[in-house]
Amino acid sequence: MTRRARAVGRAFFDRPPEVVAEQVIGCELSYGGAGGVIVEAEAYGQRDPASHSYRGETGRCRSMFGPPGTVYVYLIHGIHWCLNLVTEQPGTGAAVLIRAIEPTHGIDSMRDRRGIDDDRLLCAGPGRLTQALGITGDLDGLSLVEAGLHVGRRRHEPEVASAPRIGISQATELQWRMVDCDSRYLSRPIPRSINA
DNA sequence: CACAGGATATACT
DNA sequence: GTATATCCTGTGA
Repeated sequence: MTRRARAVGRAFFDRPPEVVAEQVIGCELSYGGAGGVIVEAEAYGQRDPASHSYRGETGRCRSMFGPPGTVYVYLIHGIHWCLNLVTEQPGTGAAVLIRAIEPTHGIDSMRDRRGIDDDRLLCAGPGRLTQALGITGDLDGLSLVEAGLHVGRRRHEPEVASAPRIGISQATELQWRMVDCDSRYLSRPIPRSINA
């Protein structure tokens, strides 16, 4: 069994979301004894039409305006929870969506919650990841520590590529989807046209 | 590969 | 009231 990675520093999230999204690739994410290595994340920024925060603070996205390191969880399509981590500064309304992890521990419990065996599909997608870890809207608005979420430092420097974000209809020109190009646990492959 | 069904909160008219 | 949403899965071609 591998030792748990030391947590990222306190200032880790005090940077623009596209920087944090890149830096978080390769970091360990754990919750309730299960987790893995983050292999895919997306940035959502302040003046970003694709961001929930774009039109200011509303009921749903209120926690996006909290301090860096705040957890923003919301329900999409009535079925799936999506996990975001707030970045930059209080009131900025920036966050990073965690889209996929490579499962490394607590795999049995994640298989149980997902109802599948294929490790490759266990946490490959924002909804799949939260289902596997048992994350729900209960964590919305809490800090990482309060939520019981652990983000550990990189053990190795991954090769990161950027690509257009998934599932959005605005600001599609921004390449704010960050992936570990060597990972086979992505929610979707990166477009052929993108070079690492 | 394409497609639709699932199920709900939120935001906007 | 209506449309849309940072999705996933099963089905059928």
